Amino acid sequence: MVARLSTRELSPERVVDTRLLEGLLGYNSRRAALHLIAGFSDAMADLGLSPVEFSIVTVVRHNPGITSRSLARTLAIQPPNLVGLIRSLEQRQWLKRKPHPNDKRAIGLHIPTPSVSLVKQAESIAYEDDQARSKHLTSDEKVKLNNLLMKLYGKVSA
Amino acid sequence: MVARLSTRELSPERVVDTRLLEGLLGYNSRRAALHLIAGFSDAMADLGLSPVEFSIVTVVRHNPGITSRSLARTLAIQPPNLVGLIRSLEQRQWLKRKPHPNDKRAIGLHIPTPSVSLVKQAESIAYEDDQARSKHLTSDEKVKLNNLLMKLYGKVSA
DNA sequence: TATTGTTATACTCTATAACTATA
DNA sequence: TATAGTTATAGAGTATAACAATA
Repeated sequence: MVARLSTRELSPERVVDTRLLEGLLGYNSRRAALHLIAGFSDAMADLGLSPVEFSIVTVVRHNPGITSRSLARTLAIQPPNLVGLIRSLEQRQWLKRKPHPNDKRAIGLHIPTPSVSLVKQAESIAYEDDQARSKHLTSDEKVKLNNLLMKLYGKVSA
Repeated sequence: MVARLSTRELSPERVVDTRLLEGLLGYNSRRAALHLIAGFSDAMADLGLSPVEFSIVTVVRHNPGITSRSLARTLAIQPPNLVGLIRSLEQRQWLKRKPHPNDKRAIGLHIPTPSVSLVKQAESIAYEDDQARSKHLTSDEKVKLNNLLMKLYGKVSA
């Protein structure tokens, strides 16, 4: 009896009780985010974009001339953290900065014309990878999940 | 017309098009995780536990004697990263390490008796904070969301 | 006064290679 | 050979305070 209890307690194969954590949206969403982002770098290896870098270039592509500040608000990134990311992306030709025509403080962000097709390619890769890593869910479940997540972090979904 | 276009492009109040990102579970789950974890440190300020530290002590409480390796597998933490976390938690009396009775390589983790009530308190705080940060969702939506997230990262839910 | 972009800084989290003691 | 714990190290990601230039 004692030996058996010890085996139950310490064997690596033993089922670990994680019921409390699994009742927390914070834990589950962190685990899900890790799972989805794990393969991202591999999938994006040829293009060399990190998840955050990808989110920047795709938003800039769909919002040409967006300012650093607006981008920070949109992606919930602290403005100081954006500085290095933008500098690095600009050095790698993913971004171009142009002075704002009316506001001398602001700088508009753009995708250099030759890189636009690369950004589109990155968007395809990101989408395919996202789909591949969530293939255990039906299309309906994925839509539901996206809507619930957006509702959770403040994007009011219809 | 030109001036109007410029305003649409660069004004900070302009609605930013993020439709592509919002179709990605990776993006939405990262945003949701950030939203939920943002308040965690504040809520846990008195006890001084980070989200990862909390996940460790609660799993140890519900699985006394669990090894570092099993904990790493359970929480998807790399074993080397657990070393410093466990050492720090042990110094702060949140954990106790005891040699495994049969396997001289392994070390079992336990909550020191005087700290058990603190861990329970931390669990209450974590749960309340999680609920507070997801109050825009109904109970039913929260259950659905938890199940979909678990299914996504590999915890097969019924 | 408020906002944009920025510097400096620190802390948390995650990842990989390689070692040792033991199984 | 494989596993448990560990060391060392690096790189992302996130956070805050404070500054100059401009609005």
